[in-house]
Amino acid sequence: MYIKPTDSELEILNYLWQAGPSTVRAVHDALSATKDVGYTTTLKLMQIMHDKGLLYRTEQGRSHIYVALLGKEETQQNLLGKLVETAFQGSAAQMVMQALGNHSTSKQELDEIRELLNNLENNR
Amino acid sequence: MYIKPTDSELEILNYLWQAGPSTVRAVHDALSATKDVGYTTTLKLMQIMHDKGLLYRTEQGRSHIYVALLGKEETQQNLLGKLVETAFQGSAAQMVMQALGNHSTSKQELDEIRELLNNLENNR
DNA sequence: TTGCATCTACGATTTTTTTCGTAGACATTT
DNA sequence: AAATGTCTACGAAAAAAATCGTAGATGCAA
Repeated sequence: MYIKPTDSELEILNYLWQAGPSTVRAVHDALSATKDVGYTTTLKLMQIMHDKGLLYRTEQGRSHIYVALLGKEETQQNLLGKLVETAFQGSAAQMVMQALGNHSTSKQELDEIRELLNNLENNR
Repeated sequence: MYIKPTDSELEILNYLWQAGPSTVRAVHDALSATKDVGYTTTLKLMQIMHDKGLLYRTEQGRSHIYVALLGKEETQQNLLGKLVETAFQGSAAQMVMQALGNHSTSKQELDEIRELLNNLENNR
């Protein structure tokens, strides 16, 4: 069964998705650039995530290298699905409209979305 | 400053947005249809939400009538914005693509989205 | 080889969220 | 009026998340 990562866990996952296999030190340094948090807090969080099965780790000399076990897209999908369900009564379209209406999106991005729409309708 | 409702709070807000001003009893009856939870739990949650300023309430004889103080769209906007930020690196377009690609969306909904896209580009 | 830096492990604490029991007030039914 | 049901208030506890201190191991530098 799928385990929903907490907000803090998601921050760590984000870093790992972007940076690949990393030490606690690397993760912590990155997080603490924007957030005031102690090293052992990050360490503990990652240990817990490892216990939960969210991270895989391997020993590298004296320290550990951690890898995300949840895929990025898979996780995005889950979080998004949950939000659509709980906050948008299950209507993805409703959600999309809100998102597009209120965030600034470039012409190119809009075009990409349009193309996606076309493909979706053709394969219906 | 904006207060992010928890998942349980969001369930209650959803009911209130849909049903309008309601008693704890009404909210609880609705929630307990899909969730196993005691009456006093719902009551306490709503009291806490009142304390936090998420709900307004007025006495009605022996009971209270509660009203959501957060707007539905405003809240959707906030939750969505946070998700885009934390899980999609700030790219709404990225998020939209995922949403459309993986949820089933009707032709009519797709058309509405397309129209929205057109409007957005014209008003650029 | 002694001291300093850097790991992990572990436990404990704090904070937040969720849950519910009990008691007292008031209304309704018998 | 007595019993029953339905409110709210309140406190407390359980559960989940987040935070951090301390200790012990190991590597590196002086």
